[in-house]
Amino acid sequence: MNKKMVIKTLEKIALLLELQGENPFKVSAFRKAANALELDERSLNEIEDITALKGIGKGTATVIHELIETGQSTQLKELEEVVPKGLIPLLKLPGLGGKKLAKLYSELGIDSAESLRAACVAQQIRQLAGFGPKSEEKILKELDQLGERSERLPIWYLQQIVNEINEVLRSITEIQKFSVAGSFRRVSEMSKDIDFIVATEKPEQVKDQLLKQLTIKEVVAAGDTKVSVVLDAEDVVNVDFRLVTMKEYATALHHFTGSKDHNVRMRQLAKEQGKKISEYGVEQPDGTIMTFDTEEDFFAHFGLPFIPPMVRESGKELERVDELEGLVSLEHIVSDLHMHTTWSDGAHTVKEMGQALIERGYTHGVITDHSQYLKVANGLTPERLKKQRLEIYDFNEANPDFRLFAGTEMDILPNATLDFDDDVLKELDFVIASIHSSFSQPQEKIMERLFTAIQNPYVHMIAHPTGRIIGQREGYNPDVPQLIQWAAEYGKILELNASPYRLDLCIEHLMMAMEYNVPIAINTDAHAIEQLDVMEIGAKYAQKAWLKKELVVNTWSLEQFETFIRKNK
DNA sequence: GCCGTTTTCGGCCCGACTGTTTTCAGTCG
Repeated sequence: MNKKMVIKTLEKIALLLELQGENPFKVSAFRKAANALELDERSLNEIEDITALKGIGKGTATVIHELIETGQSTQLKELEEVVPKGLIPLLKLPGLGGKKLAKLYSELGIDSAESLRAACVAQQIRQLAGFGPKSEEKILKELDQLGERSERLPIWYLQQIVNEINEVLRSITEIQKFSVAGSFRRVSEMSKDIDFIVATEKPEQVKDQLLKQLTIKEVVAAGDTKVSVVLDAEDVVNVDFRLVTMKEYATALHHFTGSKDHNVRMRQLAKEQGKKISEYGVEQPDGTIMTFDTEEDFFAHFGLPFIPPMVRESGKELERVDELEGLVSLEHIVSDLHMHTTWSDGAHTVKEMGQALIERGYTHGVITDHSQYLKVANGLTPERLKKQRLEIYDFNEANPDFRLFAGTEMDILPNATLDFDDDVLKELDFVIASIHSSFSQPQEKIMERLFTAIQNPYVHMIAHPTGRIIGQREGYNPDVPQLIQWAAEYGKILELNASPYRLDLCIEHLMMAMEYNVPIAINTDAHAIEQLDVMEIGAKYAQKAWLKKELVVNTWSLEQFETFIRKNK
């Protein structure tokens, strides 16, 4: 029995205990134990004393040991015997938790969506204490929607929704300040809802305006401090607005940015200092509530530097604050090494893209249009590539304080050869190799293709190494750890593609690349000027992976970059 | 169920909202 399965079993036990209406702390103890295992980097064999892990005690250790030895859990078996399977999906219904479901089961024998619906229709539920006619109505409505709503939505979709909401919030004059919070602010790949913190002296008016201006499918809650709605968009999405005063803004923003584990850790720390954190401020030992102008001040109050939202995850970031200063951030970025122009499938000319890079304060950049194989994208032949280079030279002459390099995003072909000969490649300043075709080949073949590119002396970088689109397609499933080892061995750059559709490599692989000291380039892959701005998302995502500045190629000076790209020539 | 150098018992993050209640339980984040 491997660690993943042990974790799953512990979570399953928690779920079933919840459905028994068990003490919530007992339930969360099992979840915490699962979490402790997950956070520990060692395998089960490597952990000598499992109870030494915080959150694992006698009870959960017994379960874990039994699982390791027999592959089964007596406790799980017993629970499965008494808790009907059909109750598990019902936990997803908003408004129904373990206690209520336990009651519905014990009092009315409800053990499935069908029997729940029947009991609602027969008006049996309103007879139970704690339930009423509205409960029946709500359950019926939620039952109809069960399975319709997607659990989590990808960052690229939510970004559009956030932009639209930002517009609405900007238009409401009673709002003094606002910000998105929650996992979206932490730059999670997927989020299940969007949170906003809104500072205002007139919550009533703001509430009315929000309900009026947003395209709402359903109002979930509308109180004095919280407005929760389901937006009517292509994919429906839950949005919560927290209405607070300016004084409370910083602590509220911190609180609702989370993560949950980060907040738990912060609260523990506060407690050690005799203080108490809530979304409205920090209660001091003498009972007074202290508020802060900024999140920086809030952290400083606890003797901590500002912890960026992106790294507020497990709570362990509180022990790693020394490393924060060395992390890459948008201010360090001086170049963008992957973009397209009208020569292939981009919307703007070489000159326009170059100018846009200058306006972003960069010192250099690379034009990397598609290669000839990609006909749908008007990929460049060697002849057109040569012509394009002249345009790039012209641009450099006109802009002596900036440097535009001539590059390509060359396809790695399905037969594991490259789209350009070495003669063509050696004329270029910077060569990106990437896969845009035959995603479904066996992993072996995909790796053969990648290896061809890796060992070519003129290739500098592999772009979007897995080809994934977040929440939509898996990509071509390369053996990334192997690719990382090759990159280290052959001195190649791997890309963090900053497009919110891709964010490729992912966090886990970025961390692995860092262990091998593989240089990472955060690139926008822009097909239009506006898309150069996704660099911000890329830089934030890199922070989430704790990526160090030195390892990020776009932070290198023009001289450093030139030295690197010339070394094989 | 887990945890502890003020604790081996009594907390466990804590507050808002809803729907059920006449003061609160359950759910949620």
